[in-house]
Amino acid sequence: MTFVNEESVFRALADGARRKLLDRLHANNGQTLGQLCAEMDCTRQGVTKHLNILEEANLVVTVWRGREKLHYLNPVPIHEMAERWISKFERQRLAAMHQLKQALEGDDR
Amino acid sequence: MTFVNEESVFRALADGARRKLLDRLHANNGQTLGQLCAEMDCTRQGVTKHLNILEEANLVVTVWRGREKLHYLNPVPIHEMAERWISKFERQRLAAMHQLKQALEGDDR
DNA sequence: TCATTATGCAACCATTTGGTTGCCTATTCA
DNA sequence: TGAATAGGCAACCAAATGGTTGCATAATGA
Repeated sequence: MTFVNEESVFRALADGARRKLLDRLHANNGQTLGQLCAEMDCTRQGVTKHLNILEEANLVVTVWRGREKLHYLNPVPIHEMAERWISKFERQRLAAMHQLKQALEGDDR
Repeated sequence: MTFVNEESVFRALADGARRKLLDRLHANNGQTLGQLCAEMDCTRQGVTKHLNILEEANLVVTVWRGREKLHYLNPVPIHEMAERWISKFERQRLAAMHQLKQALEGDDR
């Protein structure tokens, strides 16, 4: 059951290192911790902490293969964020642009 | 010129109080600080800090009307986030779902 | 004009965050 | 079997974050 907690997802996405990890899994899914540590500019333990936050937000799911831990992207939370939150603002986008312009014009009238 | 800094946008969206402020502007655009303070469970100064972070991320634009400060939603950053970042993951959504399922099946095979 | 209203600014505080180091455990393979 | 490899866990630390209080300033209107 994939229950998505909005708060934990937004929090997880707030950090550049974590977004980079998601980008790297997006480019190459199912990587081990060791693989993900390469090209990250912090220690393995630091990367683990970031991955744990991504896992708690359900953005990443892990599978053990022997002594290796494989990390897979879970596309559900991002999809739900897009559906529930982003799209709400996207719908009123042009109207909001118009209101903003009107306000800025009236400013120095 | 609306240049959007990805980092500041994600950071700004990470806090529930700030998302609530955006939601309230979405429901009723152009509100004053005083209006926005109602229904928020922190002081006016606390709300100001949140609004400043939203403004620095260009998610909110302000216009002075006399002694009142009006707050308007700027839909551009959320739109660009959707276009640049979200959509990249949405495109590979079904493929990622499939890879995840395969990995989870292989798990207890 | 003078009280009221709307907001800004600075200092301060506790908690969270992102990162480290050090050590432990489990799997692999020569 | 024993060294090398992959990763976990705990303690610690500095800096950032979210919040407060107190006081200052500017616009409004009776």
